Amino acid sequence: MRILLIEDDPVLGMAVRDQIVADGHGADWVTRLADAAHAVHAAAFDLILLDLMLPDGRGSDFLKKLRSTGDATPVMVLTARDQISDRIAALDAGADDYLVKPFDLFELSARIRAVGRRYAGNPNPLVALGDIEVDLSARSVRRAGQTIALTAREWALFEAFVQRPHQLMSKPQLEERLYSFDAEVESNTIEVYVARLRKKLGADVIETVRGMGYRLGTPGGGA
Amino acid sequence: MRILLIEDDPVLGMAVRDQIVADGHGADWVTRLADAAHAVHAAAFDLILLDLMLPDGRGSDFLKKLRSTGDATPVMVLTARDQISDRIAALDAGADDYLVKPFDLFELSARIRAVGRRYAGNPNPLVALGDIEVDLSARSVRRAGQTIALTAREWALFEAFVQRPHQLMSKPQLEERLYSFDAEVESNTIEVYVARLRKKLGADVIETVRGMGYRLGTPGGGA
DNA sequence: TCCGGCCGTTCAGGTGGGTGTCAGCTTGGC
DNA sequence: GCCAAGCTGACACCCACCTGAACGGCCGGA
Repeated sequence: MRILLIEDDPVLGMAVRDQIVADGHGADWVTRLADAAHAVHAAAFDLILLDLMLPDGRGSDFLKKLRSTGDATPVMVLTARDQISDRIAALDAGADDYLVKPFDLFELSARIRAVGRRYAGNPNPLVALGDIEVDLSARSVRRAGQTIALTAREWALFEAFVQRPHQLMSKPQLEERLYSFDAEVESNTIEVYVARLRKKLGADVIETVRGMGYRLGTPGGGA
Repeated sequence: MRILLIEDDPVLGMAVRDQIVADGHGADWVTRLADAAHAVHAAAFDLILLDLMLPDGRGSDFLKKLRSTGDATPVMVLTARDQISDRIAALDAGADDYLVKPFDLFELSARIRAVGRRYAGNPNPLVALGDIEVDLSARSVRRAGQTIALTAREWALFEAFVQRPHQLMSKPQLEERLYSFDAEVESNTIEVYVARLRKKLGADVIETVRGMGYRLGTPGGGA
């Protein structure tokens, strides 16, 4: 799972992040709501851990805004023991769970696993790119209503782009993503798979930036 | 990535430096804070590994001073197990991560990769220069809302200016940055690329200081 | 066990855009 | 007005990239 941690306390934040990584998940850690907004815009997360008191605003407001955009990512709120009213506000705003500080890290792991189980059986938000629909949990892609079959490698590559829409990714980065960063690949595998994705999904799905890498394109012309 | 290692222990320093190089990154190794200050002044790093106990001062003071100049380079602190108070001081001073000695070199590699991913995948604060927006992680530049495509070399040069806004940079300095400091370039390449950037981004992005070098300008007149 | 299809990977040939170089021109200092 | 430093348009080369094809391994079915 990929988890976004929004927490301004450096000590707690680091501890939680390390625990997440130790549990085998991916962790992105930000300390301000502005950065968090950026992050959810740039990538798809499976879970968001949200502190309520942040330097640039209240977590519940962030959550409310997130829900209003139709984003259904599970959110677990981290609260201090005395912030009861805030906690209720968070639940009302659409939080899925909460954890009272100070909490045990094992407790955290257990809750995250629980979310994972719940999440696995749930319908996933569809990611839309022009006339392309992507279902990250079902691993299916449709263009103009037509479901398109992708092989394992093709999907792995495509997913890397979808998860960070505006990001430029170099070939070494993509190789590290497709092959568990030890297996050396000494050929133009990435180029070939980019070509195959373009053939299946349309030439405009992936944009080449010469000398630097690739980036998700704008199918259909829209943002 | 280019990494600055600040560590006075010769054995550990050498081991860490070799590991960094083995991981495919560039490593600069200094043993004193005075040299470190020199290094960050002279070049831009993607990551700084900082020992806290150094012969000529405390690492946390160095870090605090670095942050006060607006430098946001990720810093990973290397600490002994018992320097808890120093560790907290370092985090407060703006460290992004820490590693407790003695640490495994594989652990070090993993953390460095994590920094790379975080750096690459994270919402980077957009740098604003008048009406120009720069996203260092996405490698995108927009002027007045219009995204402008830069080639690899153009970006490399522009990035050099953006990363140190008020600094004057001589042509040899810039050449060293664009070409990995051995390849001799015997022509006016820098002048040519400065011209290309000006044509794409506007004549006022880069300012010429006759006989000395170039400096980031003040597009739009502001700041 | 053999066969056939599918997937992943590699290779070679072709192409276009980026890059570096140069020559001539402009600008600024004295 | 002279000279040095910087600017700019043009151009040829080269390499990053694209693409079609072929090879080998894996797996399921006969």
